[in-house]
Amino acid sequence: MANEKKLDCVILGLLSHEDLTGYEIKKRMDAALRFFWSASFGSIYPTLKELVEAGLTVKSDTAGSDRNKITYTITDKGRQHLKNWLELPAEKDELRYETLLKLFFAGETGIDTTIRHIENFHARISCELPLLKGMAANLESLRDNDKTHLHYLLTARFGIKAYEAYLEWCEEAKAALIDERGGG
Amino acid sequence: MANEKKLDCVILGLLSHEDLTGYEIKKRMDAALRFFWSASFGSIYPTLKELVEAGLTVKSDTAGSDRNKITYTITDKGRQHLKNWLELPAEKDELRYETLLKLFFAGETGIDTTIRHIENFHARISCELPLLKGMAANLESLRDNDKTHLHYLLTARFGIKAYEAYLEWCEEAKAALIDERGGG
DNA sequence: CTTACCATGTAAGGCGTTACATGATTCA
DNA sequence: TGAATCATGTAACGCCTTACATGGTAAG
Repeated sequence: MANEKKLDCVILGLLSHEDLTGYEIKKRMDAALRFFWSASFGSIYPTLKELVEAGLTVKSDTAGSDRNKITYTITDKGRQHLKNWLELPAEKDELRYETLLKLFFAGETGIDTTIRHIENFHARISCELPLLKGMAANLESLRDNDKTHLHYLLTARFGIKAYEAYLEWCEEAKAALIDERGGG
Repeated sequence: MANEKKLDCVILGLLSHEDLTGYEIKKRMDAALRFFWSASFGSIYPTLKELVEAGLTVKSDTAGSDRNKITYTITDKGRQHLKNWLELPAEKDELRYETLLKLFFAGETGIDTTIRHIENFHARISCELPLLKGMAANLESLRDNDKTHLHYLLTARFGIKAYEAYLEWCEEAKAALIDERGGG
């Protein structure tokens, strides 16, 4: 019980709300979790198979439904597994930014390259931020008392706060580099 | 040249400043890169071996030095490899926060557990932040015109900005959850 | 009729961690 | 003399991605 495979828990978490196919699980992750968790089909499908073998999910009745789709349902055991994991403290919060690596070692390259990295980073974040803001706006507009919506909203707000801080940093870092180029 | 192994580049980057042993490389990473990149001995030592085989580093003359230590030196080819990588755009900036995962799926558990996760996260960040601030203060106090020190400073400032945003978020998220518990 | 998307899966290979195994040195 | 730290390395294993392989469906 100590070493939970995270993708197991992500999938169980998604299935705890609604039955889903592997394809839909991937779509949900790309839509809602993309900025703090991701996975490929090459890990999702084998994981679903394992979850069925472990009795944490079952393939839904396919009676009447599209024969090409396989819809998964969480079992009681799966729900308990998810709950157990949720009670345990988070083990690892990891940030791995290649952009920072390139900045850290930028002594071996030109300042224009370094500025370009920061601009690329700025562009990517600027692109993601409106998506997060859209998510947050949607969730806020619901104005219901669904606990789940509050949790989604809080994760989106985390992303917004972080990304806004990143954008500020980009401006300052760029200015410092330009200043150094001029004054250096 | 398309798929650079990142640890290769990190090690070459560290060796571009000074000769180091595998053990020292690990220490440097834990000290200066810990918040955006990390590696274990189990990957560092085999990677060093590969770098020697590829002619990107050499084992230094051990004459006179401690026979138990193996110090590595970057070669011209290694320096070129590093430079090439630095010119390429960053491929992946990835954030993987289990804390956010547990918050996102917190519907299946109690609100006290959820608040505890946020408090744990807050505690961890509060612990890291002074280290980053210390790093930044040291680098600022140098007041030299070493380009490299500016780059170190900018990465530290990134961490400070991000972590300060996280801490703000923690307060707001906790308040929202407590509010929901009272008002829900 | 063909492009895009829906939908599932496998195989090879890369990268990394943890745990293990060993031994030297330093300091209290 | 015992603990902490320095120092190097291997083996097993886990998890993931990419690329491949296949076919259905919907819309223009």
